[in-house]
Amino acid sequence: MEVTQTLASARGAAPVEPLMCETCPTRRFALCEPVDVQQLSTLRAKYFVLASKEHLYHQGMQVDETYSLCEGQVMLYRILKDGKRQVIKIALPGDFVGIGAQPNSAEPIRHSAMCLTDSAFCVFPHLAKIAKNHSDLAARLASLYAEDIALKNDYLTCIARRNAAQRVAFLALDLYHRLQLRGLNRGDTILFPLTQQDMADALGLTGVHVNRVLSRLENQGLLEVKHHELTILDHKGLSKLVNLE
Amino acid sequence: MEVTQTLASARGAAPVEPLMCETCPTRRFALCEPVDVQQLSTLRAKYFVLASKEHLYHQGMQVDETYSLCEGQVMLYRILKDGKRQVIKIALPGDFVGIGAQPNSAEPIRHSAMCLTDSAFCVFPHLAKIAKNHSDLAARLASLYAEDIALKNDYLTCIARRNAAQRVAFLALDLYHRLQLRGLNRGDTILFPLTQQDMADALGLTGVHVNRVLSRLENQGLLEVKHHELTILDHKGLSKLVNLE
DNA sequence: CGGGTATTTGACGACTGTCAACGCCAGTGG
DNA sequence: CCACTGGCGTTGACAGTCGTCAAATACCCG
Repeated sequence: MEVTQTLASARGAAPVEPLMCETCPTRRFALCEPVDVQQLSTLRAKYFVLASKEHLYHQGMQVDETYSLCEGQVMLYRILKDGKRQVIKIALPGDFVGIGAQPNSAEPIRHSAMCLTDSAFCVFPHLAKIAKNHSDLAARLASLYAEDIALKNDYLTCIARRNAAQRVAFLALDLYHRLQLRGLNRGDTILFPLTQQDMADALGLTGVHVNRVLSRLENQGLLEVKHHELTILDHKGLSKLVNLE
Repeated sequence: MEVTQTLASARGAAPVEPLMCETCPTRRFALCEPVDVQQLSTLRAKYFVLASKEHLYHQGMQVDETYSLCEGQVMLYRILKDGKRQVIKIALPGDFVGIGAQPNSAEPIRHSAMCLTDSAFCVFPHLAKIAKNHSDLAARLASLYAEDIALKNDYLTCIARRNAAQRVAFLALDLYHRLQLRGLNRGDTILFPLTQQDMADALGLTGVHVNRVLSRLENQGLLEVKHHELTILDHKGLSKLVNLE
């Protein structure tokens, strides 16, 4: 999974090709599409690493910057008044984290961000400020937002209208495809650091029920979760099961 | 509900104050916050009206522009493979409609937009293009996206983790508050053109069950739906019932 | 006035939640 | 090296919310 492409070549590459991060050791995923690299370099302030289970920020904090996830997987979630937890998003390399807050406002952020694996981040000013001062990035940011909204619509639809097995299948396929786009799959296998309770909190189910459904999917030969890895055994079968749209 | 404020005064008004639309007969809600009005005028191409039940676009179409809803209420929804319907959003005056599609791509849009009432729209180029060429608008657009994402997170959480009564209460409160922000409430009453089936499809329930739950909420004196109008009878009671976050 | 749509109500069943107990495994410390 | 411990996964019994089906009523618009 070695990346040999240079920054210069990335600038003219196909739109899907990820842009690498100049200052990150891993040199990957600052933004996932070619933009003006010169400007990016000046915007990027720091680069840092967090260990698995560590939090990037907590619900209620005021977050005045945006983070680009360069490496790892990060879970965004809320704790509700009654103690329940809702996972808002599983962020993957290239995703922005911390975009919920309004710029220039004292509004606290309404979710927490916890690393599911050791993770690496770049720090940027708030996206609204970037957009304002770097108009050539604004278009790309709009696309990122649109993608995020589209993904959220998919999850909303899935949770509202699908049964437990379909939801679990959808989560598995979504994470697989999003990692595959980034070249982070190993054949049909991906890194899958979620616990069954994490899956449940992402899908509006209980841990117990996820367990039952997951076992059934495994017995049917559709997928396999083992040692924090997920293998898609039957792409067609899973897609047919989900049957979303 | 007459609007007397002028464009000039809007420019320096409080951030929450809606910006009026110069070319629309109703002169309202081009964007909901002061921005460069000169630029907006040049960007805005047309103004048009649709009747209740008419569609702005259908799922699968290629939509190459963005619409600002000036007047009325618009339901964004998807039809799934199995025929089920999922309401993605109830758009209110000031909301952008049609932002799901990627700019410059042949990707068809993945939802339909149907007017719940007679509605008026302004037409803009794709938001990504606006952002690129009008950097002072880009920041505002980023905020609009962030708001949309935050609202979607709320609905996601509500649908995933709340029971039927709480979901219905949440929908009622959300629409009330979003209309109140725009000054479109009449005391505790708002225009509410959704059918019970619409509510069900927005909340991941069935029409039958919405009916039962809604009746119970009415019997408890929490709210009232009558003649396409919704009245919040007990704000505190409803908020306590929802208990989100 | 008439026909289609929306609402209302009841009976029944299924999917999922709740509670509880147990097993498994990895990390920890003695 | 081994016992301990806490988290996670697994399994069973049971209950409740919500979906499904069906039918009757009310309502709206032409």
